[in-house]
Amino acid sequence: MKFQDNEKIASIFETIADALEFLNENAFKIRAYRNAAESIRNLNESITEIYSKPNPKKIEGVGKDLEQKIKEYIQTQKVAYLDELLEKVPYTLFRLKDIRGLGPRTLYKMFEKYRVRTLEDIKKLVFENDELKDISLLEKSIKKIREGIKLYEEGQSRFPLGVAYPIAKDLVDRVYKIDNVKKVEIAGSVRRGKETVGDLDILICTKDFNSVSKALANLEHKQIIAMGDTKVSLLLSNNMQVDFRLVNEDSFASALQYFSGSKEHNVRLRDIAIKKGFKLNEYGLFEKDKKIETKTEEDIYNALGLCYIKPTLRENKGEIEACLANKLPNVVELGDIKGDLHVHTNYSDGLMSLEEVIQEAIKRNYDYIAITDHSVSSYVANGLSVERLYDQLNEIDKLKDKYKGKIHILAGSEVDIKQNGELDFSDNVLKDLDIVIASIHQGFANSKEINTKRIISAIENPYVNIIAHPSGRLIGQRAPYEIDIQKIAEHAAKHKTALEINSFYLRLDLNDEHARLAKNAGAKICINTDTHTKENLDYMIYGVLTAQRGWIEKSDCLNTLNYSQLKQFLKKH
DNA sequence: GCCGTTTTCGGCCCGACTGTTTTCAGTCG
Repeated sequence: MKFQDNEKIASIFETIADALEFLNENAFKIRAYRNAAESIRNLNESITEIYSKPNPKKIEGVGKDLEQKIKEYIQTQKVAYLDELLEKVPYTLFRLKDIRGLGPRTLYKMFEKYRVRTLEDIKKLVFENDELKDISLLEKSIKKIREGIKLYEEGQSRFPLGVAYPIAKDLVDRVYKIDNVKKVEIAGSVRRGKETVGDLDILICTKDFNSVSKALANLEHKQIIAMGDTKVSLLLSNNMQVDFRLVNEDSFASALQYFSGSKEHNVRLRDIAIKKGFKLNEYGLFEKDKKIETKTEEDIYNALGLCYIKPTLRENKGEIEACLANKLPNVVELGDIKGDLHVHTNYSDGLMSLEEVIQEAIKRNYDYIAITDHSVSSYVANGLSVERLYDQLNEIDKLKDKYKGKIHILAGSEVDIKQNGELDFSDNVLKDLDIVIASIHQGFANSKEINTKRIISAIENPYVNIIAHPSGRLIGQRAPYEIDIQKIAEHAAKHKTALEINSFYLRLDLNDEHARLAKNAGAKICINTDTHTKENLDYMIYGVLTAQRGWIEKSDCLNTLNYSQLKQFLKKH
């Protein structure tokens, strides 16, 4: 649940923190503002309501001073301190911090000395001068900033998981071929399964740092960003940065934990370590100066009095509290998935024939597969007319016989939800199908109320089993259409209609947060690939990672059921 | 600016790399 005033105050505190950073204020003061922002954002009730009570409860990280500022905002809708800071730091500078190699200190010096305010100002300054002695920028720094600006303008700051993951895996294979490399692991946000990632972190276990780092610098790259004893950073040809970290065997577990993040999770962990009299860093867990042996990440968590927390859960979104209360979810794994319930064939816009799809599903050891081509309104996707649908049903009937004992085949359809909320096929047709998916492919611009209503009417249809890609977003390409996900999840739970986590890496829809919300509302989740090509079938992993991030357990999922349980669920009544 | 089961003052997570420095500041994760 999002609260607008919480969001607003959190963002004011963050802006104050940014401004203080420019002004080179005490780093801990800056952190205090950020901590407070984070904690307000994570509240489960409206902050206005909290402070409207006579004895408001304590909010973590909010002391006397910040409490005063919150009250000021509630009364006047503004915080004077922020306005004061914005007099000193022009707002246009804030975004420019994203330029690699250009931090708040340098930016502010540029502003003080040269009055730069915009990207254009900075470009003029650094491309027309080879050095700026009065702000301690000589040739090399200027060059770095120029390169940072180029990257910034190309806008390649984050990559979809589905792009980053295969590159990371390929690099791991290459690094394994280097002499003296003992172990290689992907760390960072790729390991945590985040939907987009800024760079790759790859951890390497070796005894010979020198020869390995030289070999890393010989991997294909566009530019070497950094090269030290324990770290080599390369810029790949697609502008993706990869950081290789070298560690020896003793430190491998703690380094893997450390470099997997998230930063917020690690801060919490180190805090727990300190309270227990330990020190935790990438080299190990220490008691005074004595190193405690930790062979695995699990050893580290256990030594801190915690159970093992999977990387996908490490976001400081309640996982540590859940762990302490013995309530950590046992999240769904790829191996739990028994079938794919959203697949297209060349009857509509897929590239595989019916039989190819079935054979590929058998190769993946699935118990069942659903054929769900588009319905008639999806012109661009070559949607099936009623006649063509029944032709397909006939062919599927024959294949059900042919593959009996090998795989269960479900005949279905991905039916469009039309502008008025009606479905593309009548109930008379839908009743002949084994499974029905409903989804929106048109009318994205409708209001939140209308789209929510359209989806709810589909949920209530007695033949609809799954709502596919509920928000319609395409990461980096198309914003989600507006829906009330809470309301949708509540209706889905009530009417035994599952909500999909679409595994296609530009969709991942439901996203992690929405999936968690849907689960909490009691809705069933179905992780599907929406396959159009053979390769798409392997994207299931991205959906599973997203589900894990949403705390989805095996028992929350539709397609972890065996075939007879699944059939039972699909009957709806 | 926050916080306290060793503290109401003195900590706050921690370290690597680079560049311009010869002891450190800035950036990054």
